[in-house]
Amino acid sequence: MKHKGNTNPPGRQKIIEALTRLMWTKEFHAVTTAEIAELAGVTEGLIYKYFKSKKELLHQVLNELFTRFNQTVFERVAHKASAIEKLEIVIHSSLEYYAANRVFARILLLEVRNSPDYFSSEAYTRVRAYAAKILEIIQNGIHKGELRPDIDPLIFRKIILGTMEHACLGEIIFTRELDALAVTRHISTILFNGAKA
Amino acid sequence: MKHKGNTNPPGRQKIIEALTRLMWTKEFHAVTTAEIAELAGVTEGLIYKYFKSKKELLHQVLNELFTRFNQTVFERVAHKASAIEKLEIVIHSSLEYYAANRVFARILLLEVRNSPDYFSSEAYTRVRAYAAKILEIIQNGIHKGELRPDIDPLIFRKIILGTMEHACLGEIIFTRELDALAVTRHISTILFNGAKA
DNA sequence: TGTGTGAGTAAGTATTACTCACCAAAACTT
DNA sequence: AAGTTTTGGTGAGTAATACTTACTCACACA
Repeated sequence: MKHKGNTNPPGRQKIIEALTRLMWTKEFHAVTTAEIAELAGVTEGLIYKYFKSKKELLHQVLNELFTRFNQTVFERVAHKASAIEKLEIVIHSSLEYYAANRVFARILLLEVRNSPDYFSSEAYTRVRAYAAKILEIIQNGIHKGELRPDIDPLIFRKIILGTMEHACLGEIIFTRELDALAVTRHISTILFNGAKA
Repeated sequence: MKHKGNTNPPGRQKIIEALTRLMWTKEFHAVTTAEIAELAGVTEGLIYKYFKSKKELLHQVLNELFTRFNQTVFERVAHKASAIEKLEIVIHSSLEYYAANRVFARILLLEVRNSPDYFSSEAYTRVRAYAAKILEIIQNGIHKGELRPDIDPLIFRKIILGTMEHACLGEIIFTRELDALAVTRHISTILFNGAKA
């Protein structure tokens, strides 16, 4: 029997939820398929009906979480007018979402990027949509004269993405509190005004 | 028999070199202990004489690579006078080293951070020494009036670290060329002068 | 009534990280 | 020099675990 992938049966969703819950306390590799199946209340075999590997399951979990993440961010960005405000909102929303959804952050920042097949997953297309939105804001900001014309938009995007990630990495790894707003303000000051005295 | 760890027998070094070589083409998880042993010309059992797990072996590989990395960076930084120049040298050296040593970069950025025991490894103390040096430069720069007094040194460090990492991440993952100097210049412009027009 | 299909099960198998008992020889002790 | 300990290394296991395969049941619907 072949699964066509256009339905979402209860078993499938239970499996996704089970892995998500287990990753609250354990890293991905430390979670076994047996555990996932047990918590989901299904058999191990069913996992491989819906997902072709344990890793693909992880990617699908990320895909679901990232879909919601993108909705949040895109919707919030639309309310702001200036490029700088938009970027500040992106940073703030992202940090807030990371802080509130640790499993999401851990999967995205720590678990998936080492495997090549992630980059052909659906989850990664979500990431690219997110990144594309940031690039669009930057390019628009340059065009409108809000941002310096001599900055490379692609590199500025990398700076923003890297900054966001690293700004919460320690907090994510060691499960510490994160003051998203305060950190956003500091980042914003440096990135837009520069660190030079 | 107990291994005291203060010697460095040929077998141990061969194992480290074998994993390093294998990771040129494969991600860590795709490398098997059998492969490592075969390439090193030793038996699988010997791996577990010197390393208490496959992961600890990875941490030791990183430790060796990071030790050399730190030597390079520290030595170069010492030659510069101003804080900004020092930071530029840190960024440039790091990017250059990442570009030249892809396995090192992949291990550091993609492979180790998901496991808790990494953070009590010797390799991580090397990372902390590197990070401490950056913090010291920033604090000194603020003290001397080169950098703005209102920036948070810890957050500025995160920005620098995150920026560096993300600036080469795509190139590392997809093994593309990286123009370390050009990227460093762009980063430097934005971080020190700001992106605002 | 019969057939095809989606959802799920149960019992495997194969891989692979890791262990354990043992060995040979170098390096201390006395 | 004899005895003892330590070091570097082997090789045959074992346990765990990701994944497979053959099967069943319910039910839509023609």
